[in-house]
Amino acid sequence: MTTSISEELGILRTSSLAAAVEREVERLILNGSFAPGERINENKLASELGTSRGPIREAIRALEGTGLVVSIRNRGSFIRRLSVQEVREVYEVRSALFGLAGKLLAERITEDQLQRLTRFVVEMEEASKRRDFEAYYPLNLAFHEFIVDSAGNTMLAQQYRTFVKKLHLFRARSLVQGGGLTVSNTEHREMLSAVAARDPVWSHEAHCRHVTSARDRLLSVVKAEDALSNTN
Amino acid sequence: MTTSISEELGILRTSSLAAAVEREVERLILNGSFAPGERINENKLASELGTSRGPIREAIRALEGTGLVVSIRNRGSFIRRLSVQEVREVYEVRSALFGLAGKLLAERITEDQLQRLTRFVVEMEEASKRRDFEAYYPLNLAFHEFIVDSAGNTMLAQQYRTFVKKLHLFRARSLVQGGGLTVSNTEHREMLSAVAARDPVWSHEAHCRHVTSARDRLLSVVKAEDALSNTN
DNA sequence: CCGTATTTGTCCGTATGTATG
DNA sequence: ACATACATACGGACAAATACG
Repeated sequence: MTTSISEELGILRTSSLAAAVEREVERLILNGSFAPGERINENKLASELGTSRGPIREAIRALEGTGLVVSIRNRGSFIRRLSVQEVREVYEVRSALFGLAGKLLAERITEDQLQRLTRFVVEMEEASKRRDFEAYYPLNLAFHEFIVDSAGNTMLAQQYRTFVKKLHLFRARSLVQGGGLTVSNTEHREMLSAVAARDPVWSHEAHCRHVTSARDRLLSVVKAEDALSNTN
Repeated sequence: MTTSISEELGILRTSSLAAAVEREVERLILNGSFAPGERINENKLASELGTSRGPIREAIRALEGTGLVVSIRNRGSFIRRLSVQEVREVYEVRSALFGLAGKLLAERITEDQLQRLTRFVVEMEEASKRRDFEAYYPLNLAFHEFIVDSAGNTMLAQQYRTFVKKLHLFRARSLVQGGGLTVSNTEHREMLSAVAARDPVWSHEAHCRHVTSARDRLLSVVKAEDALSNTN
């Protein structure tokens, strides 16, 4: 984990060192290298990244603002840990944001964008048929990114990404991405139809439901796990 | 503007100095003491607030994360300035968030909360009849705060607040709060009815529309102003 | 186009508070 | 309960980049 920042420290570094540290720490969090609840040791991190503590502290403040880190005065900064209730909250907001993206997209999508969107859906269906999960996940990610990026609202896109990142702070991180491939494909088809029909209300509905449906799948698994662990 | 932090620097300061600076700078921005586009001089601010540059820089990073400040490497940090297009974007997101708040509120509101909500609406109508704008604005603010706080989603409430703050970064700051009192009262009544009926779909619609309606009023005024200044 | 002044970027040292034996 | 070790909070200094005359 030592060398990753040295690339960014190369000659053409355009952003501040603090910003580079922020991206690196974020990467480590989403990576799983930093686990939720873990404390961030400023000295340790500074020496590992080859900087002083100044930029580290600035990066931590920024991450605190995005909700990935919580700081307690004189105690330190910790990778945030999300409770089940908080995960539910994140999904609710994400659903509203993604629903807005769907609505806006239906209002403004071009023929070219529609073809690219269709292509994503088709490729996911094919990967799903082949049981090719390795291909499916990046496609799924790119599909969602494409939707929020094409909605024509940069603030929305930014916030959506922030909230998706937060889901990595849940203990059952691995479950967030998984589950319900065939269900997802059906939902993707409906989203596509709504957008193609340029029906904002329908599209909003379909995009909202897609997220709440993912939430329900996750929560049901979590609930089952909890029930199981309680009997042990 | 010098003394406000000294209170927070009192003996029982619970948060970090950087957090105190952040709140203070945010206050100055929302105040209008810091105008959009203005550069933040770290040395000047540090001496004014009686601290060193460390906490100042940390605070600026945090504000950058919430979108109130933009930093350019080796150039400095500036109070963000929102274009008309960006204001439109903020309103779109705010509308989605407030719509979600309305939906959630309709699903879970208690009798007690409903009475308090009704009281807000009645008092606003009375203030509106008296043409008492001084009383109306804080009531209106409290009414909206009460809705997002009672929706039972802390992430939503936090994000909503962040987006409302962003509207202060628009040049026509004064217009954001004003206009359409009688229209607002009608809309407030419908929101109240929807919540009282515990109808999430209706409530969602009413709350969404309330924000988009405010956006349309603002943008029409801005457009008229621009057209006027172009003829001069 | 160049030199100076100002400002930012980074690093280090000290004090204070917290955890641990 | 106390002392020690450690981490954080803050202040200050130096170097580099930019703005301005």
